[in-house]
Amino acid sequence: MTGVFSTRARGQGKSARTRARLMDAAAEAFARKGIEAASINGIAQAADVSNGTFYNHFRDKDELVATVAFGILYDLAERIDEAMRDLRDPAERVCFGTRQIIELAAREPVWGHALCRAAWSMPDLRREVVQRARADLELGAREGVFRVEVDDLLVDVFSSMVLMGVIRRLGEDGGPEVGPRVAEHQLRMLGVPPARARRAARRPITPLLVRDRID
Amino acid sequence: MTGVFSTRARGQGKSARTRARLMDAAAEAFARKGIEAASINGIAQAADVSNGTFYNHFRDKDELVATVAFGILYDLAERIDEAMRDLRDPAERVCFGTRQIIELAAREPVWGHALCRAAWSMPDLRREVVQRARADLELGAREGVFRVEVDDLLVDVFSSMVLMGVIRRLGEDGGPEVGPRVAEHQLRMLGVPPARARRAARRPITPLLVRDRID
Amino acid sequence: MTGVFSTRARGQGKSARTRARLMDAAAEAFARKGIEAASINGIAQAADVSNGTFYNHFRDKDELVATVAFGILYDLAERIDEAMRDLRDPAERVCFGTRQIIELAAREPVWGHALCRAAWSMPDLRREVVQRARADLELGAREGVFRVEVDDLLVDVFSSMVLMGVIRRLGEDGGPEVGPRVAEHQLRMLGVPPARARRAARRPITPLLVRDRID
Amino acid sequence: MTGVFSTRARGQGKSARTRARLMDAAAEAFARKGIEAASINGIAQAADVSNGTFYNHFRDKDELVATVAFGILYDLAERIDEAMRDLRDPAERVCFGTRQIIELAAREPVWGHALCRAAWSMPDLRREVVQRARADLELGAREGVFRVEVDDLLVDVFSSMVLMGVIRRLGEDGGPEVGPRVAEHQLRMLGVPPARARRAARRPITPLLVRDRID
DNA sequence: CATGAATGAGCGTTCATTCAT
DNA sequence: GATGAATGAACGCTCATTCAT
Repeated sequence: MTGVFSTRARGQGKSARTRARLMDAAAEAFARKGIEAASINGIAQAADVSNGTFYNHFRDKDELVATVAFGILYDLAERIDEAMRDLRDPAERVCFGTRQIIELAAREPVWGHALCRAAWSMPDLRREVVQRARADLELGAREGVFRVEVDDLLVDVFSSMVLMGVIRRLGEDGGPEVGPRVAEHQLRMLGVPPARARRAARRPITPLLVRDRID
Repeated sequence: MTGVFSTRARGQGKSARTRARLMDAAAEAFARKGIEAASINGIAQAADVSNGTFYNHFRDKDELVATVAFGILYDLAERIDEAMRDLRDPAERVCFGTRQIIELAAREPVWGHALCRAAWSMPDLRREVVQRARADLELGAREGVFRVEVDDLLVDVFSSMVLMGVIRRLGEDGGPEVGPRVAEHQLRMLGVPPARARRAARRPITPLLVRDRID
Repeated sequence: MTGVFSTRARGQGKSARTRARLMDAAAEAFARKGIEAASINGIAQAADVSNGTFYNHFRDKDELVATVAFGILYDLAERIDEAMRDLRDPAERVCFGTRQIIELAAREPVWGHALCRAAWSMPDLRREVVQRARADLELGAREGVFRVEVDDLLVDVFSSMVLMGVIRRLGEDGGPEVGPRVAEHQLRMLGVPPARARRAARRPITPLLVRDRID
Repeated sequence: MTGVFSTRARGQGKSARTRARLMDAAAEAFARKGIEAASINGIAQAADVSNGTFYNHFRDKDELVATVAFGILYDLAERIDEAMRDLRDPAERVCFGTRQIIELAAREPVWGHALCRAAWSMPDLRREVVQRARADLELGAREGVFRVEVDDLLVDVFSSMVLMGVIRRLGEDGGPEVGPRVAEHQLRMLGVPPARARRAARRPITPLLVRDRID
């Protein structure tokens, strides 16, 4: 198995590669068993290093969690941001973000699960995820596309919908329609007329390249 | 302190009362420290029984968790159901449920936290919570009040909004307006016209009695 | 091997006996390897209980250390105090104490070593040991037997001499003359004329009963 | 910061200087945290070399400890010896040594603590410290200034008094009078008449230069 | 010689679980 | 049923030590 961090660390120094292997193993463990239940020993083992090695790369478990969570989110946000550079309509931007996150999670279940666990239990992190979405929400509100007051509560509710979408998408009966449908629900909540919400939420999007893997 | 389970077990046999004490202590511990971090020894101590006694009542920790979670939710649903026996309008019923859950959590943070932790990580349980809400959603859809297709996804998204409402309400800047506002967002998502959504979500409600305590 | 604490706990409950076994094992480990180097696991093993059992009896290592150290010293002081109930002359009392400690250590090397390690590195404990000796020193000074000013420094220096005596006595060339000779040095330091110091320090004493063992 | 070993190694080869830096860092770490608690990694870091480098200079931690301890003591003894080259009277020599050690410790708490920890737990080392004092003790005995039999026990007791003096001097209520007072106690123990002991122990001494630092 | 990543045994501690009383 | 001492695996973490570069 090769994870995202390892892939990205390819070509870098040995230390960076070991660190990346640990982060990949951690993301997987977090996803599968939850953050608290994932053990350092288990992660080290999965990364094929000794437990002691872990502590050459991270001060403690907290630092690992923060690093992995931030790494995932930062990467996620960056990629989505860039992909929708040319999208102007707030409704479309909002849909695009929601759907890409959900689809990305579908193709990288490890990330998806880790995202959900982390985002739900770490409010700061959650806020971070939707930090950028907020700008779009406010823009839409100013332009009259969204007919709601944008505040912390709305943003949090909005993000809870995305997270639930991720969970559903990763669940057994989660198909590709989850993203559009969650996005549609969101638009309706935001005050976009049903027909337009439907249209915007279903517009074809080109899936993000997960990464340039050589598995 | 006397919890819900103990109250309900009043008048029953000694064994049932011991069991109830354990469940109350567990609910409190789960809420305060999280399910994983709550120790059997600590729960037994809080329940004023020896740790060994615990195992006369529950096979293991998992059984306790399931029993307590189900017990809490069952109680919750029962009470809300009964309280809105006379409410006919689906929109109002839906708002009522959402708001009561959020307010109940506000007055019983112990329950609120336990609910969030459990509901988010245990899909079956989550489904259980909104089982009854689903009926109202479907009724509303049939009556044309809600203009959405009611399916599992919608129900889950709906419930994620409630849970986020609970979290916000329990957070530092969560006031009494959280319930109505989340309910309003839900109604809009369900296709209720904004004005009506606003009105329905803000209608005064009489708070549920938490329980008949003798503290 | 049966240690002091175990012997004393004979006839008490099982819990007390286990605790005593742990304390004996701890005293021995402290003596042999030093307090820091003695591991809980090792102590538990030596006491023939599992490592977990240790924590049923002591909150942590610190509590163990304090309990053992205090137990040893308290016992020591009590016994010596009682044995010299009828001794009036300050010089003789001082000699008696010093010599008994040294002889006791000789017969209970485990205690002796533990005493030295603990007393040297824990000033509070050290002060505790000589607390009672101080009264005799002050009495002697008042009566003019000792011609020194009794203060903290003197008391500490005095106790360092005892501790060194213990170490020597436990060393390979430490014979029964160590006690008298150290005591004599102490008396001279305190201003007792050499001849009298010699006489007082060598007066026969009946050794303290270590305990009523059934080895 | 530049320590004694580094200073002494100035002008020597690079390897010797690295070794000296390690020893200085070790001395400081031993003093501050205790020998056991000082880690090789920490020492190497403080010495600005990688942990691996350490093992190019010392077989293991034990060798480091022994080397550093011996180095400190050797340095100490050398300096004191030289400073009292012109002192003839045994009583004065003995006082001088005791007081200089205690004062040195006061000005270099690092050394002081390391000295105590090491000297108390390593008998060979302790013997080494007072090796030279022994000559003075014997001289004094021969000349009739001291009225005791000089043997190992006396020397050890004598040194325990010095060490306690160091501890007291480093403690919170240890002032410049500690040295003279301990020395006075020693002289009395050695059989020097009180008046003379007092005089000799209080004679002004010029403090040793700690070292020629370039901080 | 210097480097620093890697190692793995061992630490103190926690905790779900068992079982004799 | 209730008790609570005992268990032992597992945890997060430290650290002396090795070795390829």
